[in-house]
Amino acid sequence: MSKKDKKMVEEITSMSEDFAQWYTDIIKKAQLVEYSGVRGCMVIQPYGYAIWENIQKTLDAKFKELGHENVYMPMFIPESLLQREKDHVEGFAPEVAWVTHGGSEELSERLCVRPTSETLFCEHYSNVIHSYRDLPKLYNQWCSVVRWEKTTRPFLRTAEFLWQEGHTAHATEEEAQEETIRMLNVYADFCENVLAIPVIKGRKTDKEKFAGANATYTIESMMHDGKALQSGTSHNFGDGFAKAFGIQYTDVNNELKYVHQTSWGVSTRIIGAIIMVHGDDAGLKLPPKIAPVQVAIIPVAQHKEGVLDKANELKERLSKKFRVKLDDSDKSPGWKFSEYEMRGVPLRLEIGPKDIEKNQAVLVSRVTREKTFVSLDNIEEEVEKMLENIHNQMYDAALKSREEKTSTAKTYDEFKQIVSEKGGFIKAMWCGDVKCEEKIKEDTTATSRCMPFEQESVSDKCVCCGKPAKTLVYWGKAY
RNA sequence: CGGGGUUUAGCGCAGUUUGGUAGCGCACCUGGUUUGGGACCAGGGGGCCACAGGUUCGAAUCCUGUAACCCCGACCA
Repeated sequence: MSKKDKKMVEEITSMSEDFAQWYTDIIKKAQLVEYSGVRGCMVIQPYGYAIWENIQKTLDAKFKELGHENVYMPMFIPESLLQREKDHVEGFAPEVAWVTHGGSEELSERLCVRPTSETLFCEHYSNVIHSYRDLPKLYNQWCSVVRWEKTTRPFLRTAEFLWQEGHTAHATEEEAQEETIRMLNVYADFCENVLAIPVIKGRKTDKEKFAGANATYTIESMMHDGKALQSGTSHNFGDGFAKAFGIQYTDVNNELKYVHQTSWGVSTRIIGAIIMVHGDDAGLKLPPKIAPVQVAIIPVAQHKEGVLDKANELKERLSKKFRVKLDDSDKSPGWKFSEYEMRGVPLRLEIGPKDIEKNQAVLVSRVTREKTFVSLDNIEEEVEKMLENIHNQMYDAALKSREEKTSTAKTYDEFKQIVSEKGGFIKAMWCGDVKCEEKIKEDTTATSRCMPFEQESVSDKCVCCGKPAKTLVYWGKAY
């Protein structure tokens, strides 16, 4: 085993040995999350929360650029309000937490802790929308929601989680559909260009769509273990909620009309995707654009005169453009190398006496682990170039990995064999009957992930029942 | 919610069979020597043995119950 391949952090279980344990090890070792005494709820530690803050910052700016405004809704929903839309309540009732008492007094009507805020936004919209001049309403909320999940895992499924939920109301069906797709594209673009995670864009089947929606769109990504993760969703509600909540406006011709609504969300679950798409046996690998620390400066022989001064000077310079951390603790340099690698810092900068003599520094990429000697004169440009490179290399590697994990099945036997032996995405045709989805799920535990926008024909028969089929579906086991 | 497992110092574990003063490694603190891929020596601190009951002269250990977490399913972002 060469030095380069040596496993640096013995405490992390290797991915091939036990993927679930690898995931848990990384989360704990990198100090993203600590378990809490509250069932199913996690403490998000500074390093993990900083990732979320960077995600927030980027998305929030994009939302605002497109005209959305942030609001805050109550965290409680009266039972009667939750009941208004039939499909919606059926979808969420099994997993809501109820507040039944205020102090020692029993409430006359119990309140649920919001599992999502459609009903609150709808009630509000019915109060504030009167005229076509009030439209569109483009609201977004950053908050936490609660879903009483049976089993939980940090980031992927917790009883309480952080997210953003956009809720918009439009005059026409066309406008609502446009918004739905626009926001799906915002998410896809964010995943690919910021998180370096390639995604499949598509539409959910009726079985998998959001409770109360006309249509649900999704971006699906592929994890290292061959399981898919829904990384963002955008829903077109049509006028279903508007009718249930009486959200009407007067149009130019003085006629009463129902609004058409959308909603869309991304949650802290996406951090799970970052971990499982990019991570390796040495630990986390963070996409440069959201890494809390982009450059870790490690002084070498820092007791020697001038080293720490130089390191501080570099920190000052680089901090003007990048998120930089200088580690001048008295741990050994080797320890620091492994530590920042494990925590996924994209770029390490080593500076020691030999470098100072030559007016240079050593830059080491988390992705390639190659050392590059660069002159201190133009180090900003070098760092920028390397961070950009790292982003691209991470994206390419993720795309390659997804392609390797994507198969095509024409027959049911083939399909079943792929699910049990290889996993990953399976492209296969579907007749459109929910019974086939149910049968596939029962036989294989794989579900339909989405009907991709980029359709192709891999066969003319449904992979399950053999009847004529025109729709290509991505299938797979999912988180 | 079903099936399996775990719970002893911050982390990883031993000790439980056969009850008798709670241990090891790492981490942490002090001092010194080190420093280009997880350094070394010496000294030191830290535990209601998950929680609640019981049995016993005496419980980490035996008996009841409860909780949290992990894994595999079912349900979901």
